[in-house]
Amino acid sequence: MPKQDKVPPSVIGRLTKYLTYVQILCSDGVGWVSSRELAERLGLTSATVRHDISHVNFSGISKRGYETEGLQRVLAGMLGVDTTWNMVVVGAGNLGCALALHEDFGRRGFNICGIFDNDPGKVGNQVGALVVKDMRELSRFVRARQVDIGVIAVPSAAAQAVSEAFVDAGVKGLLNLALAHIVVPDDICVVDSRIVASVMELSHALKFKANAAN
Amino acid sequence: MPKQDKVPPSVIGRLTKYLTYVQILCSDGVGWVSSRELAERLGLTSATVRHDISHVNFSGISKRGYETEGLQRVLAGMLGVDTTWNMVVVGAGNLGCALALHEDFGRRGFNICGIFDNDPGKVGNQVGALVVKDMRELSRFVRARQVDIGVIAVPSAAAQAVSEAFVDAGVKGLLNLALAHIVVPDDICVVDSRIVASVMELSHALKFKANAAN
DNA sequence: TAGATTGTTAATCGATTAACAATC
DNA sequence: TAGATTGTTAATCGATTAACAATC
Repeated sequence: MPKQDKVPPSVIGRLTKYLTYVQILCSDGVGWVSSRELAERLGLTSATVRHDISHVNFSGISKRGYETEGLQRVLAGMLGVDTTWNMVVVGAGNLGCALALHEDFGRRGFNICGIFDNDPGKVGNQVGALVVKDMRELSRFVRARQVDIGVIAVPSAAAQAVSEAFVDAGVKGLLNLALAHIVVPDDICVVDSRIVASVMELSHALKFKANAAN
Repeated sequence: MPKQDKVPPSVIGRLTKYLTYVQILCSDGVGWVSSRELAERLGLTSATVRHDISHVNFSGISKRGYETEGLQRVLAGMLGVDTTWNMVVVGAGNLGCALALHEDFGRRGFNICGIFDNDPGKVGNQVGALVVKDMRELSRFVRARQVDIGVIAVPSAAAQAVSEAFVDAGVKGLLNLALAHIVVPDDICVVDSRIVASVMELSHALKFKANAAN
């Protein structure tokens, strides 16, 4: 595999959209897609699409566009969707359990192999094929199973402590679902998916629109 | 209320972080916070913090910083967290139900007043205080209850159709949790919270790091 | 061939950061 | 007062878009 140049985060965010859409085209048997069609379907300009795809080791063909199977393969490789990653969820509340049961993950190589909580009332509960384990077992489990990604699905107040437990255990990638920002060492990757914050962004937009209308 | 100028989306995203952190300070009884402290706790520079807060109708004081109660109040107003919003979830799978049961929403003025599905096997199920309703009742319900925000918690393949159902019913703000991009009219606000896409971004980062290390 | 579409460069646009006068 | 911190301007940095030659 050739060593990739660093791709800007803004581009990576859109690559997930291209992959998702191209996978649909492939399963529909569509062989080719143009930058114009991708742009229209994903709310972008065709210049942005071509520019983004230039970061990827893949060439289109004039007049035809991009071959969907090939583009899918190279995007999947770039996004690591062609390998298996071991994930662990901390927090066996509604959201944590929902993620552990979410089929979309396993289907794409994201193997949720454990769920943990520090509430004795939850430890031992069955969640799909998993049993909720005690937080005190997290570190040993992470090392034994070579966990790559930790999911933080606890209330805001506990998020920082959970992230530190993950980091201490050697996890290099964290998905933060809590509202709170978490602080981690430089070599740890964090991606936020703060749902309540997203709803706040929506309520701002709605409020602003109502305000502008007067 | 003075008419606000448009605030860039990148700033809005950070305002949710300031609000979250300032709320903690307030409940801890801390009266003042500096741009430097906010920056350190939220992974930003102090220049960015001051610049962001300049978009908000609130002044700090030299040598002391920002008064936490006041800053909290004005941020809450800006983000619409000082009013009640009616929300409806479509998709009574694991994720949809988890959101309907999530206490963080109600606590912040986001009132989830309905959950819908088109699967007859799910219609009628109890989810907390709610009963899953049939999709065919969505439109009438949205109008009767003046629903502001629709949450799309269905598989990718159904996301576009659900967004159209929401738009037809008159919902102006959509939270999209599906992996697929949705296309909506200009006057509709969409915020994405695509968890599986976030995990792909993580797996890219981890793969890139492993690759760069060789 | 003629026309459509890519890949790439340069221009534009917006966001972040540095710097510093004002001020508490 | 002296020192710390804001608010704001200007500079830098990065991301998006327009334009067009290359090419299939």
